[in-house]
Amino acid sequence: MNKEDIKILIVDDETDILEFLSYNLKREGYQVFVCDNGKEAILKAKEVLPQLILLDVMMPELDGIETCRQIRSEKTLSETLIAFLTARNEDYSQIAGFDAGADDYINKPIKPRVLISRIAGVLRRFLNNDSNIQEDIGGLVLDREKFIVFKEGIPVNLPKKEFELMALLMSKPGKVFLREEILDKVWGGDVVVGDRTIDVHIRKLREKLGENYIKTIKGVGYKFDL
Amino acid sequence: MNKEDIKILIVDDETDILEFLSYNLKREGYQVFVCDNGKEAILKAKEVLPQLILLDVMMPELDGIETCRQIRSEKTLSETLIAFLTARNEDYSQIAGFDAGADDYINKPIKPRVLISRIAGVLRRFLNNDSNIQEDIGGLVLDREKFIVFKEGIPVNLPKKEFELMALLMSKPGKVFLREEILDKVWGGDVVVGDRTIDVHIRKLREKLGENYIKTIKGVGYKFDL
DNA sequence: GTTAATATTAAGAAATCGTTAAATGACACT
DNA sequence: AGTGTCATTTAACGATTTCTTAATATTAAC
Repeated sequence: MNKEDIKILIVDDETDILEFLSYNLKREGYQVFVCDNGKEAILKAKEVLPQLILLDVMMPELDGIETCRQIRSEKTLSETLIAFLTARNEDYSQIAGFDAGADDYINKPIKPRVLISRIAGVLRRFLNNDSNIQEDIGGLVLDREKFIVFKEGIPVNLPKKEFELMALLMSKPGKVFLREEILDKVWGGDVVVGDRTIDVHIRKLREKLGENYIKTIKGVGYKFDL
Repeated sequence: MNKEDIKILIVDDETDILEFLSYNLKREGYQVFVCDNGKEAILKAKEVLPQLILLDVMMPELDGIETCRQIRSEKTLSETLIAFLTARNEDYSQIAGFDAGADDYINKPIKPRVLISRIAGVLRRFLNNDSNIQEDIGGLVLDREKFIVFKEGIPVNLPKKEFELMALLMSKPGKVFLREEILDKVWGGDVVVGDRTIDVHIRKLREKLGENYIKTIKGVGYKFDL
């Protein structure tokens, strides 16, 4: 992913700062969107789905913290990074900000170089966030955060249950997971579902990913293998 | 190693669960230790060096994930198995748990049977250290976890009954298993099947694995030997 | 050699899984 | 609230595998 593909939304009620940041970030090659209040920010964020939102803590009406909370509660924005802009070196805003789901905070006054490098850092975390990426097993890569499986690099979207089932099987390639175990871990020990439910999910996985990944051991369970 | 030698440390802030687990595990013959918070858990773990720690994910102060990390960083506890207890079907705790070095996780509410069998599984892994792989006997390796027998490195898939029969025979190479004993352990004491049933399964094993592994002792039983 | 036990084979029964379609549920968008 | 879409579960049936049996052949012990 290149800089040109990165969308950054800046939210601040002070026009000067907005322009200052916008100018500097655009010069770096990012796509920049701005707005001057929290409410508008949420709408705009849902619309453009930026990778990063720079959020002023102090704003009239809806402050940064609250805006952040609302953004975090949006499913479509669950992956968006949020960095706070704090007026001073306020501990309180830092703490409250992290609680609200912030990924970083940047102190004003903002020096361009610091800003750029900081944003690069935040985005780096986002881009090679390989804590969520498992190794390639037989051409399959599982991205737990995005609920996507890549089959030879091609993304395959899976609904929740299917993904969780696949994730379970892939967590130990070769290991046979007993039906009981699958029910316990994917559906939860207390949920009661029919026996065919697992099969149907297995079938959908085989349909979407190919027939050769999941093997049946009759009377025992399933396993993910070469 | 016997059950009486196995030490299990249970860590949960809820007294009910602590007692419930403790009772069930003690009844199984394990040595049980308990504590109700993460900090104490780490100290206790260092002191008693349990083989297994059952760790609640959600705890005040130091949560399970963090406790797990700290335990994992202790050299004296590097081989200790850690199983998480998760309140719901929380994906996050599962994933984060495995990242933190968990060996298994068990969903609440916990059913005694599930718990016992799961713990047995976890401990089996511990006892035959290399997952479930038994030593190589005359070119045969039996992997319980993968439900496969390797013959000179080549995987041979066996159906359930055949596999279980083979596993039994291989559990004590050289030992003669009486037909009665085989029926009891593979088919279950209450199941009634004809005498020829065993023979047929033996035959299939010999067919798939070779004639030289299973020896017949007429009038007595069978044994796995070279 | 006789006999009792096991080996072998094929065929039927039983268990389990696969597949499909349709019902139900969840959820977002009007 | 109403609608539409997608995810999930269920139910029914078919397909397949696994297990057991039964009948016959072979083996090993005496």
